[in-house]
Amino acid sequence: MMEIEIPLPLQSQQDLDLIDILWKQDIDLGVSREVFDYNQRQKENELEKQKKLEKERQEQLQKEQEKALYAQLQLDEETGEFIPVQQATPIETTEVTQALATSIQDKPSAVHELSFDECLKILADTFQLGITNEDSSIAYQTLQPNAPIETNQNFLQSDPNSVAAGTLSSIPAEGENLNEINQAWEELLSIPELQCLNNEIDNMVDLSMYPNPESITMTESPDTYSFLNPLSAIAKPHEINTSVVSNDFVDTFASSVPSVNTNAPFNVETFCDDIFTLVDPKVTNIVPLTNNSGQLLNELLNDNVDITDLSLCKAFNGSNQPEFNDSDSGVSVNTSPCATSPSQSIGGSAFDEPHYGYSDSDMEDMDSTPEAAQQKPPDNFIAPFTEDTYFTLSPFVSQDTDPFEIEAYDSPAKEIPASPGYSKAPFAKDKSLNRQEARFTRDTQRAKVLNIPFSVDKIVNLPVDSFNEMMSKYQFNEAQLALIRDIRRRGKNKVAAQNCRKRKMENIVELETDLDKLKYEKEKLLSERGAYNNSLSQMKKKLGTLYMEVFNKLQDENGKPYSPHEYSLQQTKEGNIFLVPKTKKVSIKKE
DNA sequence: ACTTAATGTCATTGA
DNA sequence: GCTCAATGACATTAA
Repeated sequence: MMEIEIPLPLQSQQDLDLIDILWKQDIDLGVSREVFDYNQRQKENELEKQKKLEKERQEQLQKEQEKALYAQLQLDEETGEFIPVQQATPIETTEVTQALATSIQDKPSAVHELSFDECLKILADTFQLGITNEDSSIAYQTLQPNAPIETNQNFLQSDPNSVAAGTLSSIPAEGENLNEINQAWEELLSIPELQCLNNEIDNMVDLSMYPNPESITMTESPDTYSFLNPLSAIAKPHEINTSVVSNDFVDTFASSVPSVNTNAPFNVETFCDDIFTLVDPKVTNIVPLTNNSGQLLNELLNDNVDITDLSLCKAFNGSNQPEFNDSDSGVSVNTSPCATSPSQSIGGSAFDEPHYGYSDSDMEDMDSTPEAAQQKPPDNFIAPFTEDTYFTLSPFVSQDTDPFEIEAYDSPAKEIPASPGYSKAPFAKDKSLNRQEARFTRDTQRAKVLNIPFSVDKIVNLPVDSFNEMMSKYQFNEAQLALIRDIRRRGKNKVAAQNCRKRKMENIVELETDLDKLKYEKEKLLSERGAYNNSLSQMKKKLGTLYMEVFNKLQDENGKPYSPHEYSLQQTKEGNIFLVPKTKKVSIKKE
């Protein structure tokens, strides 16, 4: 037997015995002995209490921080969004810079103990400085009256020290102060309220990682990212003033921030917006982009920028949303099920579709004979679109437009919007209809790929004779025939399936109706049976009373009544009634 | 992540 | 033997 490790005074011997018994019972269930240890449980309880307290403290802290954040925002009643409160009187920049400089100079040791408010103030002051180039240069000179103005064009490609001298050292700080400022910035960025800023800076780092050949040399130096530090952003405009605008993205970033963010005190949201004006193709034209940077931005826009991430700072609202116009194919790829995401619809030519539906037998044929896919109609092809009134020219389509585009717009007019620039949102509300359209469009596109001169509608719905007649007018290769066959089969089967399901549903409804009827019938019969049983029992009762009445009136030769235990009245088929002794009856039966 | 309904598609069967 | 409709089974998609 194991000894219990808890102090005996706390528990009586009876308790211990009980615990032992219980524990033995629970051993199979994997319960350890500690479960019964009172001290252990007490410790656990204390731990839980401590955890709870800590959680509450954290929640309270979070609430306070949220309050502080909301205090800087005001609710836009129209949009329901929180927008930053515009400060009516911008702080005098020289005063701010002086305050900043003195705060750093006077209290170098206090840099690590910045309160949140101080951090906010420094931030606001900092970005106030970056309002205009002039201001920034003033600020620069205010901050560093004796420092030579950095005019090195290759400041980004220079060594880290020179970068620091040109950017970070805009504050009268030599090595020590520089480190302290960097640490202060780290602290600033670690504040929850500023995480958005931090994230965006991270994003900018990602953006700057793009393989712009010219920027590669720059990005190799880790310190060159220091331009992301708003302090260095202050210095940038100054350098732009000294005609250092290079062709790389970094410069466009730095120059665009002050150009957009005019006279507005810094806040996180506008900062995000400013950043995204770089990404927004509609806004980039305000930035002196070169071909190179434009190309870079296009790459960013088309391939790798995660819009959902960017939307965090509401930079990508409706007006800023990139447009995903149809390609020149004109075929509404948007209706394809593959085009549900904008990224997939980019470059949405039917041939670009990554998993374009070639899974059918005809598509296997196409694989084996790729020329079949692009095959022109045979020589004896009558111009397929002269006879077939199906392909009437749409007013939207030019004469040289592929007839299948016309089909796409014209023929199933009920299914595909008749707009060549079909910019309907890919997430349409009428989902079921949209899906039908998509399915229909798939066969339509397959038919287009194989240059089949009939509409899917005709292939499916023409009667056999007309269909055969129509087919006899053209010569088709194997793949085309297979596709036409498949389209017709699928189309027919689709209708058949729809009819089948309709019938099935009707059958189900009919059966349910029958079931209801039968249930009603059953209820009715049950109630009838109950009524009959009732009347039967009543008649039995009456018969019993009548029987007794008659039996009681019978008397033997001595005038004594017969005992009902010894005799009974029985009736023959003829209707005669006899008094039969019960014992005799039994004996007769036995015989 | 899972369920459900709607729909399309394929394979099979019988007329 | 071919066509066609009917139907079960499975896949896909969106809600």
